[in-house]
Amino acid sequence: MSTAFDLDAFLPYRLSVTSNLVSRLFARRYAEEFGLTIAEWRVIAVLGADGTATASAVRARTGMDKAKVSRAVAGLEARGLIRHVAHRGDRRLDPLALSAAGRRILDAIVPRARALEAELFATLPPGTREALEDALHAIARRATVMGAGPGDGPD
Amino acid sequence: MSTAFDLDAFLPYRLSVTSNLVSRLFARRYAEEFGLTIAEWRVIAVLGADGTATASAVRARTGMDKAKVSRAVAGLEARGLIRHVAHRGDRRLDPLALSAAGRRILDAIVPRARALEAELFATLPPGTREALEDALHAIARRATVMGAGPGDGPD
DNA sequence: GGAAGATGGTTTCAAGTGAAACCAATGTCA
DNA sequence: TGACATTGGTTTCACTTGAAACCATCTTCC
Repeated sequence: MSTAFDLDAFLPYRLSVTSNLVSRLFARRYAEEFGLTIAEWRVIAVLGADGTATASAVRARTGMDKAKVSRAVAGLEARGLIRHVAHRGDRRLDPLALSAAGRRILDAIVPRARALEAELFATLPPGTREALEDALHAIARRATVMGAGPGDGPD
Repeated sequence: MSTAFDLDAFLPYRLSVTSNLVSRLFARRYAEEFGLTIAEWRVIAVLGADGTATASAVRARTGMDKAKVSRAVAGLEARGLIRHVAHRGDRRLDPLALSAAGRRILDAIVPRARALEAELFATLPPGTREALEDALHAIARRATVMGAGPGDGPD
């Protein structure tokens, strides 16, 4: 006779299932309404918040893989949504910023994203959002300490 | 001037980042210690809890893709960790159960998984785990209502 | 100055993924 | 009975992914 184990109450599992569900939902909306992938939307959001950022700044901020950022940037550039900011000095760096078109897209997405998020919490007990956010931050920090770092290795 | 938008406080984003971090952490441990993928471990957990289950029962319980379950089952079978339960009647069904070796692995993993989960919450404010679990359940239900269902289409 | 190494970013490659096509067995309804 | 749809499960295919290899630039230190 084995130890009873309830997968449903196992947190890494619940976290993954819920996250995948939500990601799928949002990915579909972003794709339908704006033709953007999640990675691309993240890059736009970071550039919108920070004004200017290099690929590795985006990586540091979002935890996305190097290659993933590179591909998202290529996609956005192909559609003219970002521009390269001239940078005298270190020529390895390639600081990016939103183009006018990029900023227009950002301005269009932000309210939609907020509305979707609000809809997601509409029927839930008040305080859920805040509690969840705190818990997630704490967990993420802890997981990092425990050695989950994306790109553990060098480079 | 655009609306300020704080990606860090955007829940779908935080959820995804945290979930990926945790998944990576656990995936690494399962792989190192038991040579299992997360999908395989989930199948084992379901079979452990339910005794017997068909592939689509596993799919219904875990939300995993049809193909993913099929591949996980193939992997487990190749290693002799599950067995097919004879089923007179509907010959499309292929009920599965843990083999003796499979049960031994389950018995070995469960305490490790629990310990890892406990370690993840060790330094967090008490109540975090329960609050998080409730919130995640509620969000998952809500996302499903909003149309995030895996395998929306027929079949 | 110039090795040796670090850093930013792109590309390649093998593996994993989900959607759809597919196969086999049942169910349904005339 | 026999079309026709349904269901359980596997396989194929095109696409995505992350790790590692790579290229270019810059830094360090002799």
